[in-house]
Amino acid sequence: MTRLGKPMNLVANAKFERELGERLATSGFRFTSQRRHVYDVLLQKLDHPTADDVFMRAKRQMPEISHATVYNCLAALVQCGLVRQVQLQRGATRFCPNMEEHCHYYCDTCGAVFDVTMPAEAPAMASPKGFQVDHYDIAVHGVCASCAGKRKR
Amino acid sequence: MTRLGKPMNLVANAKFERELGERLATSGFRFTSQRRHVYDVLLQKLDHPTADDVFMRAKRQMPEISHATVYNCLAALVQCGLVRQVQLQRGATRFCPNMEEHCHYYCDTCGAVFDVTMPAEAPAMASPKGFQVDHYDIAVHGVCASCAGKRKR
DNA sequence: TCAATAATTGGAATTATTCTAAATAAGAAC
DNA sequence: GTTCTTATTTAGAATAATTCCAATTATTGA
Repeated sequence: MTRLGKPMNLVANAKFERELGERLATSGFRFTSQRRHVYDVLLQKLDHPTADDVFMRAKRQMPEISHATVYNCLAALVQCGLVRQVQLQRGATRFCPNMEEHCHYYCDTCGAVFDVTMPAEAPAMASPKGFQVDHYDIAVHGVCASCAGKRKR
Repeated sequence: MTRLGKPMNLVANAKFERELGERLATSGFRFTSQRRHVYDVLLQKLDHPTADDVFMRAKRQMPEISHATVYNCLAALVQCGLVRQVQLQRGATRFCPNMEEHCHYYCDTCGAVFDVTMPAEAPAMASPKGFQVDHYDIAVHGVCASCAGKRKR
């Protein structure tokens, strides 16, 4: 879809690559070219793609990569803590390499997703007795500006 | 699974049935026995069942009901604003007839879901420009007391 | 009561994901 | 550097979740 600039910018920068190697290693995963590439694909366009989107994008540079591998890579990245999995609607899971605390504004009309950094304020909520919190997933559903505009006319 | 008492308590009470009729009508849906029954099934056990769970439970009283109808009924109930759809993990969507503002504590180990009423405090977050908020979906992932206990031993 | 059409049914089709077995490649040990 | 062990990749089959379809049935308004 989107045309890339000419000299492609594989692996945004060394920092991310080193981070990837370390994280994979400490989680007991091997460093493979497929995992690097899948991570790279996620970093290149932060639009919360589905596994299948990632598959299609990954194939452009690595035509032999398989569907199963993309799933495997994504699962590894999630386990390493480099990627978040986002469940916004019925259907395909989306992936997000932004690991800052943020919530997702989701347009129920066109499916667009907007990251919004969270207010530092720790959400003071009474957990069920004994529940050990791992992380919060906050989604805000609604209609994005562009879709709201179209709807009126 | 769970055996019901003898004189079964179909449609918890008239209030819910009337509410259902009204909501369906104002949303342009017809009132059918299947929709009543599906709503009833949801009200009888507030454990956030999947569509397939609902299907299996519904069949106990209405053996001829079809899979497609359960999906259709659930969609109608969601559109009416009588049921919330909850997306907690990859895989099947869950359904929740509790329409109070609440968030879901989800045990990633056993899949249990706990409703927790939300603090009245309106989540003051800067929306993306022009975004019209419809509703919030807040999930808290972690490990429930029971699973946390088992893990230690 | 009848007509119009929404809803239901069962099954096929589609979509998203996982599984499988054989081939390959990463990393440790030598 | 070579070898060994085993994780990973691959293609395709299998499964799970949901939607679609055409024929039948039921609801609602006239």
